[in-house]
Amino acid sequence: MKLVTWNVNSLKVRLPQVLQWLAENPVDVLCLQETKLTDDKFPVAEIEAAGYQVAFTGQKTYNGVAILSKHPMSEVVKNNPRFEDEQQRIIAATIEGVRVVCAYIPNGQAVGSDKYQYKLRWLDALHDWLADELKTHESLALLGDYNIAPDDRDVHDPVAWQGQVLVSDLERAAFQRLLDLGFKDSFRLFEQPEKLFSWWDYRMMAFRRNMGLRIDHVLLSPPLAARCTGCIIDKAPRKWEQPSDHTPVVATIE
DNA sequence: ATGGCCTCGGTTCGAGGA
Repeated sequence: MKLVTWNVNSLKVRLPQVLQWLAENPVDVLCLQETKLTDDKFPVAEIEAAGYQVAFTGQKTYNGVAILSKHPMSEVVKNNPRFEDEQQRIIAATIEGVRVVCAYIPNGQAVGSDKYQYKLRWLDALHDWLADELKTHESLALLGDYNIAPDDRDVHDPVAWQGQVLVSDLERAAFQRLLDLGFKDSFRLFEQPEKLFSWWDYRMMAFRRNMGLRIDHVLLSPPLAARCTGCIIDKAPRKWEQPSDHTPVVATIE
């Protein structure tokens, strides 16, 4: 079973790339973030024609998440029931016995800003909700754009980024608190190339210069981590015409 | 040199992303 997360930065713009990638990579579950589409504009027919069922929750301009699945989905939940939030950033479904949570964690903008405080509150609430979910779903996968680079290895230039949003101590502590629930960062279960990232700024020719961050993650609860046989970052779509600034992260469960 | 690019809404610029 292949579980994937991909921040597509507008599904309206990126739908052809999503369909192309799925044609080349027939995965079981694809979690999308930043669809930026209201539900009435979601391309259900195109995705179903590609052989996927879909659950989604969106809004105008910003945010929006979706789960594409080859298999039936049940217990679909939109948003964190423990966190009042206008922004559409979470959708969850149970697929083949796996509780799949697709999350677009807030960016935080700048350390100390209102948006940063919102990010930290949001992460606290996520932690508390997942602690509950794990009681009833021991096989739980948390996929998404975390907007956190957990370690200096996940940053192209740790000195330049030190203390900045996406790498600050409080954000990393919040990531660690998720790991403390028992989750494993599937990427780090395996030997990986150095300087492999999941996001590169559109500016500064950052992709060509590999000035990136690893901020998109697949976290697995213990029973799933035990079944995980690989995790790769697929840089290929970042080289396509008009790419998303993020690229897919693929975890394989045996 | 602290910018650079991309997307959106809605108009030709500002906000937000990371």
